Amino acid sequence: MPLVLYNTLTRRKDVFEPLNPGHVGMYVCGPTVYDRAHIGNARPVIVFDVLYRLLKALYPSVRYVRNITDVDDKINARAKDSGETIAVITERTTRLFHEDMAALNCLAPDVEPRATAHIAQMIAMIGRLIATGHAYEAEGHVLFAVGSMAEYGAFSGRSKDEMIAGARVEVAPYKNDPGDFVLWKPSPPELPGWDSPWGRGRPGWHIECSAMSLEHLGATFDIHGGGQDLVFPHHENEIAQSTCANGKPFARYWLHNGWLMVEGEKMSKSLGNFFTVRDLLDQAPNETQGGEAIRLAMLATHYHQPFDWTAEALRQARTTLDRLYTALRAVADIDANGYDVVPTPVLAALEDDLNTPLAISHLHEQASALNKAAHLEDKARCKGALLASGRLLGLLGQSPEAWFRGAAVGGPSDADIEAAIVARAEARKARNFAEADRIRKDLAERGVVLEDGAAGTSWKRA
RNA sequence: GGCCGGGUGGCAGAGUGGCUAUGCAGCGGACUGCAAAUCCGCGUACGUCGGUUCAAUUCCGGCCUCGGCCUCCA
Repeated sequence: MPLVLYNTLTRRKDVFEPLNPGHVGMYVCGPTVYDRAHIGNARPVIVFDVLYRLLKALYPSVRYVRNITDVDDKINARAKDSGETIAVITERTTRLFHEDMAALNCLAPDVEPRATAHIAQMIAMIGRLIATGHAYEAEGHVLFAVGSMAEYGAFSGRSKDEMIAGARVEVAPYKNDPGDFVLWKPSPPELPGWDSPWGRGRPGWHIECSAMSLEHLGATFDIHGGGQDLVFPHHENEIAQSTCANGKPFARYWLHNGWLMVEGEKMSKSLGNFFTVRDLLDQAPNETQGGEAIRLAMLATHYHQPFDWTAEALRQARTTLDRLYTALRAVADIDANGYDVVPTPVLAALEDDLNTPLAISHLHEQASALNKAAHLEDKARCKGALLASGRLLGLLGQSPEAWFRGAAVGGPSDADIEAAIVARAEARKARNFAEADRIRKDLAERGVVLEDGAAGTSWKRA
């Protein structure tokens, strides 16, 4: 069945057809590197990682571009406050961003352009906008003239009157129209700046994505993604800049993930409900569980819906993974090579506008089928299906033993646990159940759960 | 105020014009020395008021209500 995506441009689900058959181009707005990624930053990365995996499964060639914004007033402010240089801040933050996203099992994009490496392209694009009458220079600034574009506002569904009426900030005196936005602004000597036809300055926020998508994907490309909050003004302005500068249509399918809440409230530092990805990874019972649990929790809600991040949601994600890895652990010694086929229902769910919750429900059904499978062939088939489904979602990629045992975080060592299990087995053999239960209880209190099975006792850190 | 998206069983969360996911929690049973895990079974939900229909949780309209955006924000 065809891939269908909810397209903000048309406000309905559209059948996806790449511009060039067999080749897909996707651009997603990446981070501004001034601070560690919080869980809100993680959502689009995870969502579009699943889309990337799906596209790779469906098309022979996919080019995924996600930018790094490394010139921005927030970065400048951070440098001023901390005394560190801008380069130190952006390089470190970029590295930590990569680490955090890798921990969430997100694949690296094919191209990760940095804004500061594309200043020349931005200047060229601004020049074209001035030449075609879509931008003007005023007091060292270059501004996009929204009045020069009849369709401005159509994407985000607002009229110019509304935008003017809604303008909350004081309108800069050099603007011809209150809705005009900055393409280039002057930089004083102490701030990052580049020489340009309009003097030493730095780019506005929106122009970088227009310049970098053009450079790496061309004027017209398939998919542009980002958070819902970027629809206006960021994406509206990107469309204005790119279509006016290039004279061609811009992105064809626009996808936006919903906002993230925390325990029912908007996440903010002042409310004290602000979590970085690292905070949550550190809270996991072992170092192998955190990232995958966060990822599953995020995917358990459809990307278009608001997502309420709660401790309970994370706990449930971990329980779900316990269940799935339990099923896989029971067949750890069964070879599933040749059976790694994604079952149709899973593929169909994802092809229907990335319905990850439905896909996950199929994972559960596959785990049940695996638990019930009686014959070797059945087990291999079910295991292969579950693993292939998981891989498409970026889940279930580690060995069950790694999931359950992880690395000791303060608790008893693997050797201590094994020794206790031997001692308990002897007590059980001697029918000294009081002692056996005492050992089990003792381990439980130290975070280790024992499970007696037909093949002996297994354990996990929980 | 304008625009947009929601309100589903104890909880999370899909979906559908009639056959009413999935998981967690709960209850009963099997298995187990006891547990855990697993398996079997149980609980019949769709904000509200109208309309369309043989039939609506699903379509349409009003109302109530929650959330987001409206040039910092993923």
